[in-house]
Amino acid sequence: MTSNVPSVTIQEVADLAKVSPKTVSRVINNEPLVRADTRARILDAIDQLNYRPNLNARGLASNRSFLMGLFCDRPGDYLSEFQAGAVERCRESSIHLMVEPWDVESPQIENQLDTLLGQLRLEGVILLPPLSDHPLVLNKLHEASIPIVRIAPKHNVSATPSIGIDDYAAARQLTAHLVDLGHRRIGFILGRPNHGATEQRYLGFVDEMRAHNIAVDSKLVQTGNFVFADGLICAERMLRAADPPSAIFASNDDMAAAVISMARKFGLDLPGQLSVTGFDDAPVARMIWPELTTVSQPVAAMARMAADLIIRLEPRRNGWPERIPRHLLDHAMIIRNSTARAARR
Amino acid sequence: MTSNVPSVTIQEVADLAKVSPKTVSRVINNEPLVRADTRARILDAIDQLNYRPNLNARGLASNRSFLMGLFCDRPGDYLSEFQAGAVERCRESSIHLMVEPWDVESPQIENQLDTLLGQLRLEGVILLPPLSDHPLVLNKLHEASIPIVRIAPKHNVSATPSIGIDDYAAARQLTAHLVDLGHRRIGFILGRPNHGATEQRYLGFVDEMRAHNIAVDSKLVQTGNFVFADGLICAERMLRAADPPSAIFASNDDMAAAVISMARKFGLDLPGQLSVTGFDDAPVARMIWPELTTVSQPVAAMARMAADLIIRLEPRRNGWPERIPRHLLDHAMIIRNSTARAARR
DNA sequence: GGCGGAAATGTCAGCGCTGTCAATGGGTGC
DNA sequence: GCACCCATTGACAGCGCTGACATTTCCGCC
Repeated sequence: MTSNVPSVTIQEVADLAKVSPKTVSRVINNEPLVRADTRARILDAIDQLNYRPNLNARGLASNRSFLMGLFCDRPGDYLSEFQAGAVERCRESSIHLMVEPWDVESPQIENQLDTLLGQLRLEGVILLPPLSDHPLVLNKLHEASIPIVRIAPKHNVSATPSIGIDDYAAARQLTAHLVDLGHRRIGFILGRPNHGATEQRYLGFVDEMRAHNIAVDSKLVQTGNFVFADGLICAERMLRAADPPSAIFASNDDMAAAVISMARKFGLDLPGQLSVTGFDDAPVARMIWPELTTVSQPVAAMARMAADLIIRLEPRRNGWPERIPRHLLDHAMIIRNSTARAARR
Repeated sequence: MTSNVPSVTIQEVADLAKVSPKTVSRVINNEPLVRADTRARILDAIDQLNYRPNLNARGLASNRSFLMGLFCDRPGDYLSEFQAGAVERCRESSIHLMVEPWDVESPQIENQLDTLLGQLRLEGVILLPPLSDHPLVLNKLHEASIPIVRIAPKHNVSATPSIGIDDYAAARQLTAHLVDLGHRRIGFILGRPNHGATEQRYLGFVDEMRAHNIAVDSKLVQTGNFVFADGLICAERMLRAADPPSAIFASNDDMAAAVISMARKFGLDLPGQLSVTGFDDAPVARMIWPELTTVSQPVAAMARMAADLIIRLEPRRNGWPERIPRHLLDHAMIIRNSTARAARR
């Protein structure tokens, strides 16, 4: 009952192709030393029998798992998209993707990690922020010598490959856009403190402001943790201020949506009395009115690339080179109608 | 280099605990016939050595995989939440969750499924709509005798367990809410045709309307496929009509958001001139203004339950009983401010 | 004390594949 | 024709665990 579909084994393929199982194995694993006609004969047999190598057996014999990990903290909206991209690339190499949410705050994380890593040897792990900078996780994976690719980590250069957009440049661009529209008093809502992007986006904002000789009022810099609810609070504080901003730069779209929502409660005319920018181009950016001016990230491409880096590492197995700069993918500033020329005052 | 952390084997544990590997195996697998003190000694040894059984070896020997599948079509927003719930439950039983997106439309799906199922024996699979009703997928899984749990399938009773809320009842409730507010001319936006929920929600709407002797104008019934962009189109058509509705029931929140967005473009006062209801209580429901009146689903609970049903099936292995009614979880109608009393006309 | 039977533990093969190393075969150069 | 070499293939053990079955231990009872 356990398996009413007796699965085809490598032996049967070998018999049919009149070779030894080992040679079939060579073909499966794309090893070079097989004559072309032998290979063809074997592929034929595989096809005829509809043979699929058993991953457990392969894994046991070769100490692999054919599983790639995708570690994230809170599964949020872009996870799905990222995941889809990664799965796509993994499938091309018959690797399966295992998504593992870890709670950064939880004390159990160490034990859970030990369990996972002890149980099977992941081919590699993609780390989403803020896990990209989680010392414990990084350590454990390093100890187990499991290749990793980090998405949007804090530092631009590190011993492990990382992928991201140029958050700093994008933030400057977005800020410049606001300044161009005549805004001088601009509020800023920070993301979660432990995200690399939080820092970069803020730095970009500050530097661009400075470049235009505009002061950044510390009362107009609030922390929203990338969360809608917190965004509401930040927005309220800013709008209630004696000298409220004419524009608010929120570090992601959820918080930008919150700003807009709160602005409505204040009865403001949007974007006339308040310009708002988001970041990420999440689905919500186009679902609210006015639609958000924001920065779009090539999420699927990042995912594919991350998976690809891990898969392509396989052949050399001797680890990554020493210091690798982040793979920078292109972002795009998308101007919609949440930003407009500043009102004369 | 492949593994610089030589892993502890069952043999080492056995040696330390002065028993045979088989007995250790019994403890790992929670088999009953082990004396309490022996078990304790073994658990101790496991702890001391920090032993983690190798999944490949376990799987190979017992023809298992310790992997549960979560199959979905387009990874959408509630996938993340669902996934988190399922992973949580799986972890409790040292099962790992593998999320596999399948493109319902793709002709490759058959081959990809064969590959996956041929490679490893999944412990079970959770099917998200519209995969819950995909004949090919259902068939393949049945042939491979892999237990499945379907989320929100079309029919309420079937040979395999399924989980969902009472979409029909919820839709009636939501419709009644609109009628109570004095709405008579109500538009309806359907979801994707192949979703069970699409049908149920519409039926609930129709029946409740009928119960109040209110006609359903077929011009006010449009198909939006659960997608924001399509929702815009549907909304536009309805609002442009000679005799536009005073309320629109959208089958999910994304489409409801689209209705609101379009209503704004028409310069309507919301909710004064148009009431809108969504469905699902997606994050967007509270991110737009007015906030959506909608129905919330216990997504995480459904996920946990799905995983649980599969895991708990294990012991008896002899398949599911014959005909199983859907496990109905409670929904909740959430009244926010996208719905209001109909304007006098 | 001895016996029967159930409970507890052990033995051993083998799951399906790959790593290691050995064997085979065909071509080259002298 | 022969020695030699390299490209190709095969033999075989064993990865770490569990299933089936064998054996031992324990306990109650006559």
